[in-house]
Amino acid sequence: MSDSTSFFGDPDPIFANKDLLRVQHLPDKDRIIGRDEELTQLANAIKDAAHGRTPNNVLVYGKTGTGKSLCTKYITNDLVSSAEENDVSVGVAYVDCFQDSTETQTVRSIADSLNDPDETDIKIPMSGLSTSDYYRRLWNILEDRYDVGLVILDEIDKLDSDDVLMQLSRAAESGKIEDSTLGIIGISNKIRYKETLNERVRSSLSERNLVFAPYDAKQLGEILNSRIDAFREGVVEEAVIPKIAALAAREHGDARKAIDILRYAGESAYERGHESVREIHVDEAHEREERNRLSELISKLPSHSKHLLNALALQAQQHDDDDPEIPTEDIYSLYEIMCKQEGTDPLKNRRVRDLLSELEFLSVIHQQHKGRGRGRGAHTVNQLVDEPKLVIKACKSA
DNA sequence: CCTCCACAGGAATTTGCGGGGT
DNA sequence: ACCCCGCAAATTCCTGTGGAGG
Repeated sequence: MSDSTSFFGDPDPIFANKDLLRVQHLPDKDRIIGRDEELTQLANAIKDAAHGRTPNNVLVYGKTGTGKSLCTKYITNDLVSSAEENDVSVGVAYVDCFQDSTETQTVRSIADSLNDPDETDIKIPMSGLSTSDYYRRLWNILEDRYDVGLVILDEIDKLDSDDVLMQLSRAAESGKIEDSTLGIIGISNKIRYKETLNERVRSSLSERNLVFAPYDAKQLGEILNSRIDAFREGVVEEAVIPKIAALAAREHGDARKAIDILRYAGESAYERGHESVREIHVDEAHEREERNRLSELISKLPSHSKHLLNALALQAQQHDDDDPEIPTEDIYSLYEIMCKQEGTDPLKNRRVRDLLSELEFLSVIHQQHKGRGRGRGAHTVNQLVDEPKLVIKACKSA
């Protein structure tokens, strides 16, 4: 601690408005840096909606932290207000397909965010309806409230079926909705995503394609500078922002991570009781950012997946071997023991294999098929992608 | 190069949940 | 109040298979 005697009373010596460094924070237009080209293209693609006509469907590509979601949210907000001036009502539904990955969940989520139960007298329950019921309600809501519906599907590549896309893209032509119309904006970080779609959906979904390039050091610097107001005047030393920008540009060009690092740097300066943010804080912040990414991912996992990961990490630690391959059956037996100690009953073997392959899909672990020779069967071995220590820590805290 | 079998993973089935309809 | 439905998660059932040892 510093020599300050008060824990809450004194004003924060480092931060003036920390909210500016939250990822969710949606900046004004003049704070969106280096995406003018992309914003114009996006606006052009969907501008028809402002006049009540059907907008183009768009696919937006780009690595994480390149401003895809941010720009899409900004431009759709803008569209809603300029449509209002023309007496056109536009409804925007934002869906994170990582969370709502099944067809039913996606439709439900779209319907829910476009709905206003007081106005439409339509209720959208969390579950209990058939998928087609959700669709029916969605169409009714659209006709009731909006001239144009815009559906933003973030992380669209995480969808486990094309059916939603199919339904949405032909809603208008098949006469499900008559007075309203619908546009889709798909956001993906896999450039090859389009190739995995069937022909019918592909052509209608990708009427326009946009690619967001990673930010370079100069742009990252500007982005960070635009949020400098989060700090008290003069506490961030000059070298700090260029250093973070260079670091982030070299590694990934991810603005979200760059902002996280800046925030962590501020926090670590605060914790040490320093009155300015210096270069040494950046190095700490960088490490902290990497650790946090993993624990955030793990904390969103279902509890049984966490236990499995924990079991795998513990066994990996037993081996002196670096990056040991652990057979599934070993993970399972340790997992069983852990569950019994904790008083929850363990899942069966088959389910566990499914959960493990989900973890592989999330690239938290790596799996490999191996045979064991005559009369000894074949099995799968599992490896952690990250350090066992980090994983165990993340499992505990979650 | 063939063989042999424990585990992999697809398919069918059950369970639990949160709703409608009557 | 009751029964019935669809979905997701979990379980049961069962065929397919990788690859070291013969």
